Amino acid sequence: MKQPALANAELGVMNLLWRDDQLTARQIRDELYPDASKAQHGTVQKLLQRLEDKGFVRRDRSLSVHLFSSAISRQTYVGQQLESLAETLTSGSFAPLITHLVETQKISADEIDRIRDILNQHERQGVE
Amino acid sequence: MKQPALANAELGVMNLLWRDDQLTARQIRDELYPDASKAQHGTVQKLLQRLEDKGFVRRDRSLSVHLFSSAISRQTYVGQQLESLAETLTSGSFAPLITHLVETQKISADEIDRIRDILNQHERQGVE
DNA sequence: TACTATTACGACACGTTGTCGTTATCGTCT
DNA sequence: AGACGATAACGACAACGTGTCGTAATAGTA
Repeated sequence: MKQPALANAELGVMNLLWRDDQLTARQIRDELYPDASKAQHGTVQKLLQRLEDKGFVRRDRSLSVHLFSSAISRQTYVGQQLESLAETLTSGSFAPLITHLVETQKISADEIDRIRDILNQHERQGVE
Repeated sequence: MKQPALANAELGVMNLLWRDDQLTARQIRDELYPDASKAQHGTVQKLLQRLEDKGFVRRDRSLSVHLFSSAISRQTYVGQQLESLAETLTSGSFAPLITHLVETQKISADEIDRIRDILNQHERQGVE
């Protein structure tokens, strides 16, 4: 079950759900469309429905006012996207991606330190 | 001048250009559509034209048969995509991406070593 | 029961992508 | 020069995803 990428508006919804854990469609609309011309109700419902179809959102129907929550963590989504990128562009290997980032200095020295820590810590846990 | 992402067929063309440095439309068609029903000539031309419009492909018009080459290296494109991913998902910071990759063991121990080397080497060059 | 808010469903416009057909242009062969 | 074959140029098209909205159905409430 391949997860497709998220479009802009969909990502907007997911960002809210990643932040707030559980929201009603109403709350989402209020944040996404503060001017609330009322028509957008359908828009948000449609977004949520498609997100649900794609497996990104869980819908709690037990109440008449549905509660929505993310079915996939931001971390997981990020990983999927990275994987898909590596798959498409470098036959599944990540080192080239990071190599380029480092060489073009798109990563700050600060981040490099943090990443090095991550790598070291991982090694110490014994990945074999 | 933001570079948009490449679609599938477009990526197919770019992969050839990244491999071969310079190709004619004819050569590209022969590789992309080996059955060569002849109609695809226009398809490839269209792809090349759009790729040129997007700034991914350079076209040498000096000869009547144009020569096409990539205007952007695969490395650069990879970097752009990574950057865009980081921008969209982690407010521009890369460490979270890599953290996730390491933690979910999507990166092999071998790759981790290679990445660590890259980081170390970079530091030694003095990034300040 | 009447009113309000929410859900459900379908329609629509828009942009992108991949495909193709047609016409113009260029080089070459006789 | 004339004709032929290959290429370039241009436009049209269907399919698809996305974001938007309108309308009908439904549930809860005064």
